Amino acid sequence: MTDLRTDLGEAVGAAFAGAGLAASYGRVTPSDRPDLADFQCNGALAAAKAAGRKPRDIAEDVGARLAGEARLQTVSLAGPGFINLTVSNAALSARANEIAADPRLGAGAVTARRRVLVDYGGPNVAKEMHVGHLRASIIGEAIKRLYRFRGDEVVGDAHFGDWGFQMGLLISAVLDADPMLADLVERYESAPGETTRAPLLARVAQTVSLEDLDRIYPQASARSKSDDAYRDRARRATAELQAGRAGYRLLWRHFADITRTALERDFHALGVDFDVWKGESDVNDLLGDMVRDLRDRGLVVHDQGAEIIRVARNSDKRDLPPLIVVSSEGSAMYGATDLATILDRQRYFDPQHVLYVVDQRQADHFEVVFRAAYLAGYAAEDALEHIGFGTMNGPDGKPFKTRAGGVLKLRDLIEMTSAKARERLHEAGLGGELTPEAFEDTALKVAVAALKFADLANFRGTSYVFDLDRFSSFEGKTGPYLLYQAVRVKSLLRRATDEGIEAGRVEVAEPAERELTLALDAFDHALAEAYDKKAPHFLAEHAYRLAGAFSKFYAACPILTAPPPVRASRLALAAASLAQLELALNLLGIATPERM
RNA sequence: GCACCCGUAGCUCAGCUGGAUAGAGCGUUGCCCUCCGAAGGCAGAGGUCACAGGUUCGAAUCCUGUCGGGUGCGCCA
Repeated sequence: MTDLRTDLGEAVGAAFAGAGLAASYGRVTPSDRPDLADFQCNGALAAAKAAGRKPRDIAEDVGARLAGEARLQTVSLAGPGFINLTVSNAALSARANEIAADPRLGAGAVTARRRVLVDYGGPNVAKEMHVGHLRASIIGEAIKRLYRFRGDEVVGDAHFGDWGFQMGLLISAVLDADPMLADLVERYESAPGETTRAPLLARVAQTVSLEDLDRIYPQASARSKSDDAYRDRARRATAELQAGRAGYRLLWRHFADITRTALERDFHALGVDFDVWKGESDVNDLLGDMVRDLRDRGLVVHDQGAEIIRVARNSDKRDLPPLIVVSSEGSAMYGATDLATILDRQRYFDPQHVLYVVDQRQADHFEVVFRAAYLAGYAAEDALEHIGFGTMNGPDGKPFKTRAGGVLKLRDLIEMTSAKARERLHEAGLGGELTPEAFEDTALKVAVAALKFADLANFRGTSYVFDLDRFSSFEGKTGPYLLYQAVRVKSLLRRATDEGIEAGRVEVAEPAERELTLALDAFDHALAEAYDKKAPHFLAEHAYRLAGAFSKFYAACPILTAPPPVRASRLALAAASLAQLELALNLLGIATPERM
């Protein structure tokens, strides 16, 4: 099943071919002048030069060849050679019925299924998530869902930051604070076994909670910056952990586990769910062999005490730094971890494509890592792609900060937004009939929709200004507005069910029905663009347009009060619109409540 | 210093491989609820697309330069 745009493009392409011109000139786009037509083709203008003919002549020739096209009500020419196409009501009706009956609501799929890994989110142990994680999570989740829906085999990886210096800091801080725990660590290490392991685990579970980690880490981190001895001890602990010190491994496991549990809960509330939680620790064992391999093949060279891979090319306009594999102090750098992660992924998933949804500021870093991976043969050329995004800024246009100047915690941001959603729901007198639990659930859905839609409505590459009042508004181009539209249709459908009214065949007649059907038809193209460009805003834009077209239809065309055949048709159109809107929102990671 | 990204309505942002009158939302002016959720719909005002050149039948879009903003440039991730 294809959309009208593609269908018509083929018909017009055939007409160009019939006129002795390339079929590719037949590309059809939605009309820039909806007052004149539904679709247009500008191919005659583009073809004119190469063909040595006047654009208007070509347009006339092509237009004449489209005379027999049943789906078109009219073909008209305008200006220097625009071919304007107006679709017949019959063709629109057929398309509307097709979409209504389609489980995929008119969406196509990729022809060649690929294995795609999406690396996004990037939470860390003990470091609370902040607004920077928000965009990575929102955009990554949308891209993951979009790719999966389009038919690829997709794995979303949280790429858990569980292996860095912060682990050594935590371990030494926790041991300092609890001598008994330190004692249990020593006992376990001197006589490893269940009898020494159990009390250690019990103690750490009892004395170290996530709240403790959240409190301890910032303190320890601050102290390590001023206290050299403290820092060195933490570094040593980090190295010992990574080398496999048994007691430390147990502590680390506990820290990672409780963090992950809490993170998963927070992510889930945001509508973000990862398929795998591979961490930097998972590639620790690969690092040694990888470094040896790189040395053996002469890919790494010694420079200024470090071991590096040079990736700069003569054709480069900019100076790319090398990839530092081993630092002058002998430890593996994050570039090395990233490289090893590529190897690890090759083993367990063998992705044909890897998308790194990470802040645009790391573009150079990924370029370096990717080149190193290609040089080493760890990934096929062009298999790795950095999907960069801009920052979420404050009113001053700079990356968002709290009033105190600190980084805003993600949890606080969500709570702030939820509070605003509750306030707005109350103001509007909505949700009064809901139980307190259902009200909370709705408020959270509204908050998530507000945050996500505001983020996804902009092209991911650009930064945007955070404006809670604007995002949370029920009016305008916002998440809550889209939820409102969806809920309004749900309410209508419930009422129809109650009154025993059934949907039937769609017969498009009114202008608003035509517009709505054209909006429904545009779904597949929006998906394809969002997919090709890894840019969810095309889908967000579609959802908004669809909601707008529905709203217009709703205002112009009475549904339940219309005569039975018209009523059945409009009800079907409304149901299809709701289904597609909910699907589009779902792909953006936005859930729709039943009532609000 | 070098490189990359950006500069579109009062504000926040779209603008698909160059094509008709540059689009949305907010704000603003006016109109529409005995009628399915008005959190809505309809109509209007508002733009030298930073600036200057160039390519083209045609440029917000491509090229060059200038100005302005952001970001990144070897051992943190």
